[in-house]
Amino acid sequence: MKTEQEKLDRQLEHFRTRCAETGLRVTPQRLEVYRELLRAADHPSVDMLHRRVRRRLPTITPDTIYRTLNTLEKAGLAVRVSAVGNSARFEAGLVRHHHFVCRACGGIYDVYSKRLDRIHAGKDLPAEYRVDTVQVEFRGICPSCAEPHPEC
Amino acid sequence: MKTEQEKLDRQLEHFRTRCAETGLRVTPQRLEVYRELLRAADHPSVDMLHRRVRRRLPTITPDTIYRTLNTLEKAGLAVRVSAVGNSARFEAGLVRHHHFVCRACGGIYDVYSKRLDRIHAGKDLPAEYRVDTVQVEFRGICPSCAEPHPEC
DNA sequence: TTATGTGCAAATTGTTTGCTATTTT
DNA sequence: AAAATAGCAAACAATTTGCACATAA
Repeated sequence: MKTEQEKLDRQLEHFRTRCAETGLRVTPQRLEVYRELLRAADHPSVDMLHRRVRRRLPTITPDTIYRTLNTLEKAGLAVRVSAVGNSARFEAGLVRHHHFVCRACGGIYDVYSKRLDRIHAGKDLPAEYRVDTVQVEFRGICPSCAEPHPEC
Repeated sequence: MKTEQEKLDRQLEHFRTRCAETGLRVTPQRLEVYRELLRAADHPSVDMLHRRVRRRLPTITPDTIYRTLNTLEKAGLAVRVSAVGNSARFEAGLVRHHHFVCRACGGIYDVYSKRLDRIHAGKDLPAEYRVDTVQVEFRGICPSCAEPHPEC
């Protein structure tokens, strides 16, 4: 059985490896931001991360957190949750459906599927969580962006 | 067989009914924003909607679009797509998982499930769409917010 | 008539960027 | 030593809000 310390060490090792592969420098700021991400279970925002990391690195600024997160995201070390681009998007939402989001152009395409509509939480979520809607989100590259000419 | 015109009429009728139920006034601005939402297939942003609605209501401003969308959302006439609150949220993303989002407090909870992991696009999406990730998003009310004391 | 909603301007908040000094490699 | 990066300030972008006039009910 592995201790928590061993687990953390393995994760930080992975961090260093990935940085080396991507040609990224291992700076104290990046290390601390990543460490907080590993520790956090609440999907922190930039502001939340800034407050936490500042305890160890008092001089760190929000813009460094922004830059660091964008960098980590590109390196596959952080995942941006539930946000397409930087502005909200809307629909009339009359018929139940799902979404495909292109990570190149930010386009959102509707996916209609009885099969996907039938998906439910079942035992995967404690009964106390009252589920109102279930949505499947596919992410990838849309046909236009996949074409040789990147004129999406 | 129903004509497009009949369909639109039915949808606008639904709009009026819902407004009456919610005690909302049917203003030209709201009508046009809703009409554009019905017509749009591309999940427009506030800016996109503003440009389109302005063709019919030249004096309308972006802040009216913002207010209108928030109002329509509360009335269940519009759906905000892929955004939790107004700032990006992050995670280390080491293990594949899904999310439950509380629409009261904005909290994000991880859901681990082999069953959900196995979901794929199949024939529901044209083969030209290259899918990289599949994620299920549950939305509803978390246990803390469901409690009588709303101290979430 | 009256409460609600719009338009305008200004304030807030979230995010990015240019520059210089600093630091990792 | 060289290239990448952090911190600072300032720019930029998205969204919200206070207020006076306009308008749907």
